[in-house]
Amino acid sequence: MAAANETAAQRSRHDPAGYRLEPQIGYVLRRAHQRATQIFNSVMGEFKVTPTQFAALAKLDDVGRVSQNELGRLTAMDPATIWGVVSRLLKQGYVVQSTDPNDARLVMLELTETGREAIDRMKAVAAEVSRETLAPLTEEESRKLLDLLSRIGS
Amino acid sequence: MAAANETAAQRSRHDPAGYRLEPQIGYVLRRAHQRATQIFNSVMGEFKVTPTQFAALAKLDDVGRVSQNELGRLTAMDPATIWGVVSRLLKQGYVVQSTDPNDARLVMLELTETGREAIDRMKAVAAEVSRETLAPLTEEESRKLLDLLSRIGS
DNA sequence: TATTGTTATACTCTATAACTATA
DNA sequence: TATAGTTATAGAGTATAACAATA
Repeated sequence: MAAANETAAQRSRHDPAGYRLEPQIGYVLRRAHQRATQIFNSVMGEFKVTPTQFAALAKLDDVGRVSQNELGRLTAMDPATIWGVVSRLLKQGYVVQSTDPNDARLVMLELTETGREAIDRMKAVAAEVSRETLAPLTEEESRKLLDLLSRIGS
Repeated sequence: MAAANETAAQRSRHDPAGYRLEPQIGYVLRRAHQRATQIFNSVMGEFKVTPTQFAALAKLDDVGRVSQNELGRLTAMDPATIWGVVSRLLKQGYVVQSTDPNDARLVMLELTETGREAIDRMKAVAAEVSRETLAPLTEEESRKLLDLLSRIGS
């Protein structure tokens, strides 16, 4: 058993008592996020979109015409990330770009008719992703988890 | 206000009542994981390792000599992911490969002396990452969150 | 001048699939 | 056949830098 006066270096090898990976919040978050992504892919597979692409489409459907960086802020993606996501949505024909007459820096985005049809069909089944991800928990536990997560999320 | 007989397509545009992104578990998980990663990088920045590289080093420190895919299973990474992580750890000189005399398919991994020194120093501050990530919560809430997350994580 | 938006590049992580080698 | 490892491809996320436009 661990003596009180052994050093960290002595204790760490083959004795994880000093630091265990499994109960760390970052590790558990990565695993939970992994499983949520897997469920998203299995439920939404037919639509050929990723979770972030779906988030961008859903938000664009809610707010209508919006600039690229503003869409990123609304979906928790930095400018570089939203740029990559939007360029793939453009390639799929779900989104079109235009300019803002009042501010030449802005790239304004809107859903195409194809994009509107697609996000309608996606939203109809998207709730199933959350339901399946939270299946191991009771409803009250699920609410508690969402509350705690939103309090540690940026 | 929303009439009971309007269709999903009519309701979805500019009226997010039918499906909101923000309270979905996958979205909240992504944001929480984002913040945990940012805190990891700010606390562990001096060591020039990523969260998954740290996980692999910490586990390797605990279990000693182990095959590459087994290390992946122990740290929740699939073969392609652990392959990329290990190849970067090899480049940094933290890990060495060897063969298994009983099974020529296996690539066995071990920490180098440099790797052992590095992971010792990392473990000494790694707890600060979890502390800071969970700072918005009480201790009891933190325990509850870890419990709920581990139950929905693969 | 300082800030904002966009684009570009580089690196890492994740997942799937195809492939080789071994058991 | 089943498993282990490797490789290719694609998307996502992050960081950084460069540049244009705006305040």
